[in-house]
Amino acid sequence: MEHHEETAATYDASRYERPSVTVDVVIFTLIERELHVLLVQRRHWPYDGFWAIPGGFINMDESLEQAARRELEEETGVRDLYIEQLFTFGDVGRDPRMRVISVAYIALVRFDAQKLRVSEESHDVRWFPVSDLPHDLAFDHEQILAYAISRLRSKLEYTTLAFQLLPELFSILELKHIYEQILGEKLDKGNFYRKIKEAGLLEETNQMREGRGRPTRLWRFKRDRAGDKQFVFRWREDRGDRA
Amino acid sequence: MEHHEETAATYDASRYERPSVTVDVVIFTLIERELHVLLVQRRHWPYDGFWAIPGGFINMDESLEQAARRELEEETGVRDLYIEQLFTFGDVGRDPRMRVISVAYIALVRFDAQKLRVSEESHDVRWFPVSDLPHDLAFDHEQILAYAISRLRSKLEYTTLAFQLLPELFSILELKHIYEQILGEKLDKGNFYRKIKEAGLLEETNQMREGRGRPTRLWRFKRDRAGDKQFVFRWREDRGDRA
DNA sequence: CTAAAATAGTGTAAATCTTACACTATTTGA
DNA sequence: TCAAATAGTGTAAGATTTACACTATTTTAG
Repeated sequence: MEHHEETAATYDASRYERPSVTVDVVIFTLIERELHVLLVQRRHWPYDGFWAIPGGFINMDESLEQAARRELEEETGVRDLYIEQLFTFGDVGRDPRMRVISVAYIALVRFDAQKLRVSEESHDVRWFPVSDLPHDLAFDHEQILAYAISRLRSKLEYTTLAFQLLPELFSILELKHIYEQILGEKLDKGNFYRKIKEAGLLEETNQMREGRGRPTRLWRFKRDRAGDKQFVFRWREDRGDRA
Repeated sequence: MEHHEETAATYDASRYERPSVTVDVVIFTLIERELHVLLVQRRHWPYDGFWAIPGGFINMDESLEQAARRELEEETGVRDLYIEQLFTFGDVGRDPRMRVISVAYIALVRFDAQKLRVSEESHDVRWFPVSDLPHDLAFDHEQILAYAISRLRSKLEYTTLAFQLLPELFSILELKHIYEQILGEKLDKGNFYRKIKEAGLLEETNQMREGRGRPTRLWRFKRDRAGDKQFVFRWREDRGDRA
């Protein structure tokens, strides 16, 4: 890496113009069985009144992921959740004020009906169903959002990520429903039961939940004995680590 | 996104300290049927004498990808090749001189025995086989490199990326060899023939190449009629877009 | 000149996985 | 008591993968 064109002796940081670096976090949740994303409505120039992905500057003493988690917590109050880096957007002119490099993250949270905090600088904060997003987003956020959704879909096929959206206990058909929401297609019930059970990542509980028809058994997501590491459930097929 | 904490009126860029942003490019090639990666040997503090991934500052008037392509061309003289964003590394303290955010890219080039340019600021530039890399790399470059290799492996399974490493004309067993090199495992000859042919991305030529045994037929990588877009060959199975 | 070695390429049966769909089970409510 | 609603199981046909044996065409060693 960096600047092997500069020696310690000759290096002078002030000679370089530097871009601003921000972190944007695309936050997904499941509300009433539908996939939603959190957007904030801007209150100032540029893009006054436009909806945007929440984000902000990084601090000099925090890592990118820490910045993303902080941003997320400021916005939703949520901590300790699933977050992963999506892509870094850095085209010239994407922000009219100055050169901005924006590291985008994806986060998944369990919906909590928590009150969303409307910051001083925004008109409003709101969950939008991904099937019904506002038309014009600020900056290049439309592109970022589209990419986030497509990444979420594809990662779902080979990771365990859907569980992040579920409560502690859930039924197998609820899990199937999440897959259908994110993938945007219907899955076969029998096949889903078979695969998810074979995968061995669910732990049966003896709790049931009653509803209109036959009561359903509740399951828990089994974690690795090591504690943190998660099993991988590949909905479609076998593969190695994916980026 | 960015700074909805700031209004146009109150915004003052100079109030913010800003990190430096660099682009690092992990450049792969195939030499004598083995996967290699390009490293430069540093000549100054910090990490004087250590091998490092080539990279440098971004200019204010170029996009991240443009910066990566420029960097690559400066380093190898290669243009118009496959390049893709890998990940952005931004931990505090990864560079002892200052806060540096580094956007890492992967590039694939056909080996050309071109003379590598040793810049003023490095002792040496060299291709290393991925099976025999130097032990200590500068900064966090060991981590970046390991991630690049793992990403390359997994992308190979669902993209057409291996063709970037081959000359215009090649035999099917040569292609298989690349897959084996990158995947690090042996593949079945018969199965490989079947799959690659079914995929329909190769164009038979009437040229043959002689060697020690039976001569082999040469093939060409078929491009989409649209010209640029490439077919996808999934070595292992069917999937959608992957990040 | 011939046979072995080397490399290229084809064929196929068994095992596995996927898909589609029918069936059974257990509850509520009319 | 039976229909509607939801949960859950079973399975046969088809598709794909895997492993491996076989055939083909050349060079090289003797």
